[in-house]
Amino acid sequence: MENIREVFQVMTRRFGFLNKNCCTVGGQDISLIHSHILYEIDKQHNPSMQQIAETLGTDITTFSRQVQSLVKMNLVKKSPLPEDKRISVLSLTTEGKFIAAAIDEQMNVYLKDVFANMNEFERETVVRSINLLNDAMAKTSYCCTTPMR
Amino acid sequence: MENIREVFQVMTRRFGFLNKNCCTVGGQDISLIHSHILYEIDKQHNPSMQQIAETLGTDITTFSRQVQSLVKMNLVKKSPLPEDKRISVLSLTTEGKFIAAAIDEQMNVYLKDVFANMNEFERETVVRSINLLNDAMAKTSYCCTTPMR
DNA sequence: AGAATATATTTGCATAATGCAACTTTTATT
DNA sequence: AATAAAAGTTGCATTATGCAAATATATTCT
Repeated sequence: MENIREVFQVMTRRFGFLNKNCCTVGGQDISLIHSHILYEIDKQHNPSMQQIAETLGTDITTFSRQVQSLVKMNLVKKSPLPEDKRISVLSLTTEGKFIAAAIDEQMNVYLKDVFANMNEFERETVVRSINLLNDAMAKTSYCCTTPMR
Repeated sequence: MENIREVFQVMTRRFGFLNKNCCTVGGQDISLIHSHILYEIDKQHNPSMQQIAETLGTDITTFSRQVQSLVKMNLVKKSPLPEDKRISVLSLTTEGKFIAAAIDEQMNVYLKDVFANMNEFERETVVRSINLLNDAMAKTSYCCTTPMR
């Protein structure tokens, strides 16, 4: 079991490298947390502040400040929900969509690079395994406060 | 290829949750970066500041401050190399070893929990896949400055 | 042998991210 | 109408980060 810990430790470290060198688009540096936010807003349809914060496991006060930064950078738009003005709905601006797409492309290029070192069978096995891992992690008590299965 | 990106994004997020809720030992909070440092010092035999900093991909100035914190917490010992006093060699104190072992145990308990949701074949496949992934990531140009294969 | 250069680490400085408590605004409940 | 709850913001303090400059030590050159 000790070797399994090391395997995960190495993976964590390598993802740490990847996270550190993320993300630059058109000379503009996007921090990791900003990248994650753009991704989730892109993924969810008209999400609220709370929904995204929960998905990311981020404190709402920290999240609020990050969103303010992104609004200031003109990457995110924030609008009150007509039915309940306490709730703010988030969406990406045109530039935000562009940035999100560019980061997506960078990640895909990287993943292609990683998978270029594997044959087709290995690639399918790895992807299936990560899916398995994700599902198994979702079932643990450590996981995400929001049922995101 | 888009789904693969999402699979990795979910995994990154879940590890983010895990990283956030790491690590508390005997009522003492150990930050993630501290936990990583203790782990690497434990792993490498009489490593220098530079060696660990490179392994973790951390700026040496940031690393220097973290090590100072750990020395102050009496978890790490720092000694000049007799042959070259510019070089500091790091080692864990008795308490540092205890903390590192406790975190190791927590991680192993967590991994057991995760793997409890898989059968033996699935577990072996996942571990083999992570190994594959680690090796493939090591081969990309994004990876670690130190040849850590 | 002394000067110049290189190396390992530390310090000064400024920035970014974080999370708790308290606050404001809005909606729901009594 | 008053009270409670919910969504998000602000004040405050802490932690981590990385660049430039500095210090101490080792190596190389003259």
